[in-house]
Amino acid sequence: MLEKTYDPKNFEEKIYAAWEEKGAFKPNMNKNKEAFAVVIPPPNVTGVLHMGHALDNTLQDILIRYNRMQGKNVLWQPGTDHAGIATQMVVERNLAAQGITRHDLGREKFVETVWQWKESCGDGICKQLRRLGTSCDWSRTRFTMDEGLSRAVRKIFVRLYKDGLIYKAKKLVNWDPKFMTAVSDLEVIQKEAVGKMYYLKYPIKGEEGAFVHIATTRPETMFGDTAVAVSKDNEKLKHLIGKECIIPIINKAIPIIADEHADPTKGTGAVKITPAHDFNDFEVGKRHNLPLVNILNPDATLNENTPFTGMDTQTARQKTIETLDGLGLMDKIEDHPMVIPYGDRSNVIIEPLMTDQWFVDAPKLAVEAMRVVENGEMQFVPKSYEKTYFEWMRNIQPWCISRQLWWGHQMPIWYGPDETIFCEETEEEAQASADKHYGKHVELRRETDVLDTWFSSGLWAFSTLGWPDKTEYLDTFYPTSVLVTGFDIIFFWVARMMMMSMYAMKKVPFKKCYLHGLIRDEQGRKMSKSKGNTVDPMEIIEKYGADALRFFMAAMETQGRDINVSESRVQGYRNFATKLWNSARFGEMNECVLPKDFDLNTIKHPVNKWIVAKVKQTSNELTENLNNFRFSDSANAVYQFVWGSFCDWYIEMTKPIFYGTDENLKSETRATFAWVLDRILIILHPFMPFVTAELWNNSHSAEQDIISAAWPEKENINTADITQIDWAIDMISAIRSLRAEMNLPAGAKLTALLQGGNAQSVENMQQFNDIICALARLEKAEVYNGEATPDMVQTVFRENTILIPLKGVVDFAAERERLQKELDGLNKNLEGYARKLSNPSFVDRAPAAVVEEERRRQAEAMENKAKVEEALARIVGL
RNA sequence: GGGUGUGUAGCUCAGCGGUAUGAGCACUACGUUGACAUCGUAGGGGUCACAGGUUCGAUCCCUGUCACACCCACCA
Repeated sequence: MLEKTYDPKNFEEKIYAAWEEKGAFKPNMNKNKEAFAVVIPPPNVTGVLHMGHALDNTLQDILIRYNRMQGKNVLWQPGTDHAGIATQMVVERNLAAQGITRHDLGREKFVETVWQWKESCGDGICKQLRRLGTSCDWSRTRFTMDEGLSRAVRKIFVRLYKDGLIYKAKKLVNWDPKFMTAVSDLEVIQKEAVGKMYYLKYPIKGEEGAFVHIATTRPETMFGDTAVAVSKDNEKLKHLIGKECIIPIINKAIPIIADEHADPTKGTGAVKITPAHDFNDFEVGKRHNLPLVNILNPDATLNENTPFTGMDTQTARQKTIETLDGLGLMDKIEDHPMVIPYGDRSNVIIEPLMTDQWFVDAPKLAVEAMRVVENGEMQFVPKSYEKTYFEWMRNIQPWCISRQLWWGHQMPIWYGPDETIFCEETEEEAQASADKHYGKHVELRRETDVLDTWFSSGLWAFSTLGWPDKTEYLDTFYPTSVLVTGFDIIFFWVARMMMMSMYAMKKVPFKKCYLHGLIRDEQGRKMSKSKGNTVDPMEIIEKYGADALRFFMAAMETQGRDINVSESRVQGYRNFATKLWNSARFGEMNECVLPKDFDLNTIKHPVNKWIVAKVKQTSNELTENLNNFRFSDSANAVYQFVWGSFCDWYIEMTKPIFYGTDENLKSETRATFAWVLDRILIILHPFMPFVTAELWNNSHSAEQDIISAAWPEKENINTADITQIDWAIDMISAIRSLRAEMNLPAGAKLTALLQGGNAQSVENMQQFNDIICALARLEKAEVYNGEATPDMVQTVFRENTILIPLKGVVDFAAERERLQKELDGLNKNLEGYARKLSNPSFVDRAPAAVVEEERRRQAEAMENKAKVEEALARIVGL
């Protein structure tokens, strides 16, 4: 027996545990079945489940369960990401609370600490994903730094290196002074701010009182200047080209050169060139063979090449302008709107810095990654993201993959005594290779840098399946079917996976990539801890159940749009689960059980035929929508059906049957009810796995698990099965509406007369008499051939008129008002029809069916108008 | 500077070349037999951002304008 109230806490966790226990999430490995695979976007080990995960994983689980129910060989590959910089940051922060830095511990000990931290809370997020109902094969859980995946990383690295696609170079890179590491372009966030523009004067060498005026936003970088550039087209300043000017304070002479980088319309027209600290200037420097002067230490304090050694940039800046001012070399300072680069993790200003780093030749790898999207081997959903992808790929820069961190994959690079590089998968191989190279045994030094965390996640689609070993899983599930992730990591991850997979596997990592939006707060603002507007999915689950949260996500997911979290809406979907629960209880109370050999073709009663046709229609719709990743359409279709058709109408219509005396009809209805409810549970299961399983288990044996129940095939529907009951529904609605508008007491037993009906109406009236009376609260409903009399109220219904005789006094004022309103509506419609139909172009050029429909509507409205006018006249006559 | 997306009911959003039977929440009135008050019935509420164009017909397609959001690049 079902509990009286729906309480997800009673069963959600229990059901999940049972599934996991019996291995229900494992692929069936049936060679004859189509494979369907999804790799999870690995959550960071630093994290707890947030709403973004809840969305992402709900969508994946819907697809996984849907495909599993179709009998496919389904794998959902789970795992977590070591998230290099993010995790190191968290652990360092924890240590800082105890007054320890990572340097106090030393590298080895620190990495050990991170591992401990990973072990102790790394699983937390997987537990939370379980709570959400995600049906991953947890027995296959991988971690980007586990042994197998690390082997994959080394193998790919070595291969790329030997192919010349990984190289070391001294280049200007984005330097994060907090973590003291290089970061990639993508990890730099440009923030708008009102900064200052400083106008300085550099004396011209050998010309007393002559200056070149320079505008800069970073005056402290002047100590790294190695030239001043002026455009050769700059009439005012070109005379300076070839002369030298003096960097004040350090009194260093630098050349004034001609370069098109100096835009005469910007700043003063003369621009200081600091090749070691500005990406544009670096290019200028290359063109003119300018020396590079580095003025920064790794922590972004000024170094000994400046007079302000040890000061941070802000202090040094202040000091610089004060000193310049004292020398009379400051023109002015203006407010200046600008964008300042920040580290996405560290949130400190990023400084361009010259360092030795390792790069992946991304432009080369991008070629194949673009080709397979162009030819449709990998399709973005929504398609519009293709453009974003191509745009980025076309302008891709070498990818800086080295990080001066401690947590991550240490690069498989060893240096010989003369700095010769040996790149091998293991130390032994490197040693052997070095010994051979030098002709004797030498001491090697391993590269200390680690890899960008996205390097290993780039391999995720195949490394998790066992690569580089040849495994059954790799054979079966690669390429995977679809990747589901947020559009915000299209460059970080999707693009890198495409490049790495095409390089390593020569095949796409996934055939489709579904990109969803971001989760925002109720007002549409981005969620952030600092704003304090985050919503904890676990709290929502605690309050409303995982099914409600999941259904919310599905119902809100429309392609290409962000989702605003709305608790009232989640509550609404919890109510939906309650509604479903109670409908099942209704079935239970009326002994609705599915007979073993039940044959749908034996159903005779139109009500039962109707609901069967409707549920088939719904499952067809669902299949279509799910195949096209139309989540909200799917969720809404099943919601509308369950609440609007099954509960509101079907259950109500079965009541007169169950309370009646026709035993054959009762038994047919019981069976139909049970069959339809089963079907509902099946098609709702991907969205609400828990409540559907709990209700299913109530009437099925343990061997028949809903998780592997067969998803319905596409079915043909006899529309005639639907239209007849729709007639009754419309009739009932018309009567209810009339009653409400005339303020007829709900308890009053009334008679409804159907006037002017055709043969079909007459038949319907007879066939559905019980139902119409029960649902419209009537004593009787009959066909009527007489005239309307003043003690009747009336409403038009299709080609008929419904009359209700009132035993008491008709409230004529109310009736007149109501009829007038009805008439106004009809008149408005008629105007529209007349306008259209009197337009010859419309009649000539619109499709015949449209014109015909318009005529039909006009005719119907005219008839109805006549009836209403007649009724009005009758009242006025009184 | 380049690009993308969004402007539809009080709110959050679906939808669509042929009367917006739009959805949920909110709102109003009324609640009747036994699934459900986490409910039921009925109802109010919209010149579909603005201006042009294409079309027999535009909320939908095209162009432009305005507003908001986001992405990329850069600003001495």
